[in-house]
Order: sequence, then structure tokens, then C-alpha cells
Amino acid sequence: MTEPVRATLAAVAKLAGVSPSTASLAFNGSGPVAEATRERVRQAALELGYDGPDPRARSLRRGRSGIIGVVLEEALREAFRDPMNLAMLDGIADVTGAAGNSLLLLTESAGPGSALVDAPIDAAVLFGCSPVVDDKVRIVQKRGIPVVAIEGRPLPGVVDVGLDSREATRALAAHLHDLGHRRVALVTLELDRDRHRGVLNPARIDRATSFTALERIRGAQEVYPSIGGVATLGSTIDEGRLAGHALLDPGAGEAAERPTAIIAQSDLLAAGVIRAAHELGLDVPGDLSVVGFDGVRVDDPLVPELTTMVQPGLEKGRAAGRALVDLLAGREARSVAFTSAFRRGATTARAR
Amino acid sequence: MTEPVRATLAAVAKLAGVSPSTASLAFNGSGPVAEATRERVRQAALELGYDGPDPRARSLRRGRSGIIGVVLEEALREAFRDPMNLAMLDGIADVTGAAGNSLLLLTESAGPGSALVDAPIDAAVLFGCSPVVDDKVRIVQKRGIPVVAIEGRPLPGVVDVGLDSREATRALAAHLHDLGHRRVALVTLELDRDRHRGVLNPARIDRATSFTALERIRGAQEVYPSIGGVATLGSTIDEGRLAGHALLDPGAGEAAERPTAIIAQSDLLAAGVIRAAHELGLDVPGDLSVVGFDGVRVDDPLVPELTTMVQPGLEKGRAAGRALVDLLAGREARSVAFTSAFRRGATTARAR
DNA sequence: GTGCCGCGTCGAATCGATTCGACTAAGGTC
DNA sequence: GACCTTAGTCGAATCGATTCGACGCGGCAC
Repeated sequence: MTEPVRATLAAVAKLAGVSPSTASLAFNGSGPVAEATRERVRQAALELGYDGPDPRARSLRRGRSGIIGVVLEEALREAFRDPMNLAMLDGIADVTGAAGNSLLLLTESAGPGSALVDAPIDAAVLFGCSPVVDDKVRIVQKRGIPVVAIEGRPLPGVVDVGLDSREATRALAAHLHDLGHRRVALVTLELDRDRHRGVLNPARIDRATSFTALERIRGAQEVYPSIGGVATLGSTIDEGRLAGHALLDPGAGEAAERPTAIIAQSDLLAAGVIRAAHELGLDVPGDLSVVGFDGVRVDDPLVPELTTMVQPGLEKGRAAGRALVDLLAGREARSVAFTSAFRRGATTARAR
Repeated sequence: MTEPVRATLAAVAKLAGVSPSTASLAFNGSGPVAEATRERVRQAALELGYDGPDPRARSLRRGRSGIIGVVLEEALREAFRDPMNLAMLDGIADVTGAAGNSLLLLTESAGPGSALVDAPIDAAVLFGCSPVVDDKVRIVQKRGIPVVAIEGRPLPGVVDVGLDSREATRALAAHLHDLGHRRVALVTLELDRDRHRGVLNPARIDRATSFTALERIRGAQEVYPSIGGVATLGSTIDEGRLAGHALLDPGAGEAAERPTAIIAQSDLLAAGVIRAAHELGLDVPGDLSVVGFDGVRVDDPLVPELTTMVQPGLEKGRAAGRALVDLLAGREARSVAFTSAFRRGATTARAR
């Protein structure tokens, strides 16, 4: 198993009797090369088993690696359990893949070491990142690497692909208010990286770092200024179910205290809440109205079509991808904001 | 916005009044450097806004990029919809991430162009890849890049992380046979990249390229040599549902023709089949027994606990990760085969 | 016949760091 | 005091390709 010394372009050139420069031209066809020469180089390459330039060397010289970093804050399993994230990732892959780029998965934590700062990436896209990665982002930017954020806190020099989270949540809250609901509770996405569930209170909200969760809280507060609720660890049906139980089954609580409507910050959470309601013998929307967010298909026959805000996940991803491609090509890219569409499902009804 | 020429190590060295070599040593601490010198270099770096070596140059020199390619054949959205794939990916990320590697997503199609052959990867892991990528894998291997396959067809020089798909399916089939089932049908994973659903027949099976699907078919054939069924487009509940309808509701078919048991090649498919059965008014397991494969939690209250073979997805991923890390360190790595465990759920019963 | 043009090829610089061997000076040993 | 070691630093080669400017040569125009 002795490695027979991997062939280099120089070796091919020598065998073909041309200079390395010519061989290079012959290979990537970017210059005027006589057909005979090209053929000779091809032959030599074949003979030496050379199939294409070393990507490392090429990327040093060209200053491009063809790789875009996808920066996530969670473990992959969590980030990709949410179909909305998958849709966005897919949108990004669509556009950037067509432009010849691949995606590098980077899960950033706090702390000093970091794959982000010394990964050979040409650009980066942040997936709902909180401030813990800000300094690393700054380092990356200083390298001249364009950065696009999806629903990030506005950051200087970062192109943002946004969503009307706040206004959309306000609309949902207004819908509930119109239906006569006055005791309404929130079930939020994770607020920060503490990984703590818990009751929502002003102090907790102050410490929150997740931009999207905060925006959606604020939207709800515009209609219900003193709204409370619980924070979850992320967008899953299970978390929603736990939250649902926490809100609907408060031990010896009187029924009069129970919320008549719940604003869940994602459809998966909403589905979990509805399941919890079922388990407690509550009818949705008879006893409890529930709204979600996202507009993903929840694969659960017990969950009727949700009243929710439908957001264009794939399109958001594509927009991020376009921004990345534009920036890489030296073109301008502007932040864009997508809007979600209200969809009235079968999970909200007039308050009793 | 004029780029002030990104700082290089050489510039830092000059400012600090040392040679580039010393500066390099001072940075990655791999040689004897006087504390004073180190500090001077640090200061200079700070002054110039230099934060770490260019990953491209470093990777050329070192011959390592710290990147492992994850080769998938499907669009991301499809590959990651299956929780089993996510679990494996997570296992890989666990182990390789701890060793300082990141994962590059590569979706390979047939055809000449390919991100795989000129991505700066140190190693690659194949996710259930069919022969269409074989030639590209060979090119990559020739570069001296180690390759690990998860449930791949045995390929020379490729370390395999396998599963007892065939034997496990045989066990499931035997279980059904023991229960007295004689009319049994298969619902398979996708057989190849044709993207065609369809009735399973010998010709179709002959053309199939998906190793795992084939193995599981063969396992079933050991008990039911002439078993038929339908092929799906992949492991989703929806595909299972379609397949279920195709098998259980064959137009004006007599009930006597209907299978009394179905072997689904994944739990998601099984869940879909069960849902189809419900829709047709069939009781599971009363009228129909269904077995799955994988042992993932299906989040559907209508689907009881499945009779299935539980396979260790996360562990398989970790094993693949370990193999990659070992190979990168120049150590040996041997193929491993995992076994799945029979779990009797509530979806199989004695044939009427 | 001279001059100009352009195709095809080549040399050499460059991308930015790492690393090995060599060299210097200081400290320690007998 | 001669000799040896070792810490600290430096020069130069190297990784493998890309690219720019130059150059030779043949053809064409005048």
C-alpha cells in the first residue's frame, strides 16, 4: 500500500513536455491552447492518474474555496428537527449549489475555540444566531467574508433575511382578541442558550437573547401588554406538550384561571399544546383556542388545521442564497423582509 | 469601504521585528519561543487586526483542511426528513466535531460535474449511496482520501458501517409467518434514483441499486420467496400512506386477495401504511399486521407502538465518526456491522 | 520587404502559511 | 578555559496551482 506519490500538475506538464502554465490552461480551458497540446496534456494526465487540481492549492491561489458556512447554534439534531429550518436550508442549498458552492455545517458555541474562524469559507449564513456568536462573526467579517443572517438581530454589515415576526404575532393576538379572548398565554421558542424551561416573566424576558422569540413576544404584548406564559427549549411537539400541561393543568388551579387561548411561537409547539389539551379533556377550539406560527404541515390526525401565520421558508432560504451569491460575485445585496400570511384554521373560536 | 489589505502573518512578523517563521511559532505555540517575543507578536497582531492564519494557506501547507464530506444522494430536505439519517449525522458530528472537523454537505448526482471531486475534504462518508457515485468515490480515494460508507455496498478500500438489514428483515418476516400470515406484501424504500413508484416485480428488483432496500427485500424473500409489493420514493409517512392505499384498496379487488400483513422497510412507511388502513376502515392489527424498521418514535397518536427492528442510529453515526477520525490519524479502521433488535409492538397479531 | 498582429507557449511571481535545518548566544560541566 | 548542550531565532524551501507579462513565430497587409 505504498502511496505512489500523488500526481501534480507539474508532473503532468513535464510528461506532456509543456510548461505548468500551459498544462493549467489546458485543464481549465481558460486560455488559448492548441488542440494538439490539450490532447497531449490529457494523455499525460491519464497516464499519471491525475484527475484535477488539488482543491487546497487552487483555493489558496484563487482566494476562493467554493464553500459557504452555515452557522447554527444548536446541535444538528435539534436544528433540523424543525421543518422550517430544513426548508430554509434547502432553499439556500438550491441557490448556492447551482452557483457551485457547497455548505459547511458549523455549530457555534460560546468559548474561544471555533470552527467558524478558521474554516475555509467564502461566506457565511447565520441561522437564527444570538449575540454569543457576534464576536466570531466580526472576526470573519474582518477577513472580508460576507455574512447573511436569517432573522438575526440587525448587525452592521450583515445582510438580513427577515420576517415580520412581530407584526405577524400581533395579528394573531388581535385575531384572538377579536374573538373575545382575554386570558391568553404564550408558549415561546427557546429564549437563550441557558437551556431552561420556565415561567415567562419580565426578568426572564430581559435576559433573552433570541431575536425571533423576543420579536414574537413583543408582538403579542402589543395586544396583551401583560401577557405571561412559559418558555420552552425549542420547536418540537414534545416541548409544546410539556408547555401545554404546564399552562393548562396547574395542579389545583381553578378553571377560571386557565387561559382560554394560547399563542404558540411555532406550529410544532402549537401541535404539542393541542395534544396536551386533548390529554386533559379539553376541546380545541371549544375550550381552548390555539394559534401557531410557520405554516408547516403537522403530521398528526388529532391536530386540525392550525390557525397560524404562514411564512415562506423555502423562499427565505432562496433569498439568503441569492444574497450570498450576489455578495460573492461582488454585487450588492440588500436586506429583505418577508411577510407571513394569516391562515385561519380550525383551532380558534370565539371565547365562551 | 476600501479594503485596507488584509493583514498577513508576514506583515505581523515585520511589525514585530521578527521573522515569519518565529511569528508562526509564536502563534500556534508549537516551538520554543521567548515569552517576550510571543508578546511582541501578539501586540503586532492586535495592531494590524490580524486574527489567525488564513485557513486556505494553512490547509495547503498542512495538507489538511479539517473538513469531512458528507455525501448524500438526495436533496437535503429528503435526506433529513428521516429521523434515522439525522441521528446518524448527529453521531458523526459528535465524534468528528470533537476531533476538530466540520462537515461539508455534498449532494451528489450522476453526471460529470461534481462538488465531491474538487472539494477540499480530508475524508468522506457516504450516506446510503448507490453505484452512481462509485466512480467519483474512486477519484476521491485516489487522492488518498479515506472513505467510510454507511450501509453501502461493499466497495474495495471503503470502511463500511453496516447493519444486519437482511437478517433483521428475515426475523420480521419469520415473526409474521409464525403468526400464521401467508399473504404478505412489501413496502420498500426507494429502489434507485429513477424516482418511480411502482409494483415490485423481478425486473424492477433486478434494476434496483439501493443496497439497503435490496438487502431487506432479500431478507423477506427468505421467508416468502415470491413476495410482492410496491416501491416508494423514500422514507416518509406520506409515501407509506400511498403505498398502503395501493396495496389495500386495489379497486374492485376481492378482500380475499388483500394481504393480511405488510412489511414496511421503515417505521415512517409503516406509520403511513397504518394510516391508510385506518382510512379504509381496517383495524391494525386485527385486520392487518404491520411491521416497520428503524425504531424511531413516530409522533402520531393513531399509530400504536410498532413491531419493528430497532437499529442504533446514533451509534452507527458515532462508529462512522470514529472510523473517520482513526483513518485521518493514520490508524487502521475496520468495517463494523451493527445489529438491530426485535421489538414487539402492538401492530402485529395472529392472522385470522 | 518591413511592420504589425495575434495565437500559443513559457517563466516567474504569487497566494499565505508551515517546517526543517542551521546558526547564535547563553549557560552548564569538568 | 575548552567543549557541549539547549533555548531562541532565522532563511529558505515547500505545499500545488493560477496568472500576468513577455516572447517567438507565422501570416497578413501595405
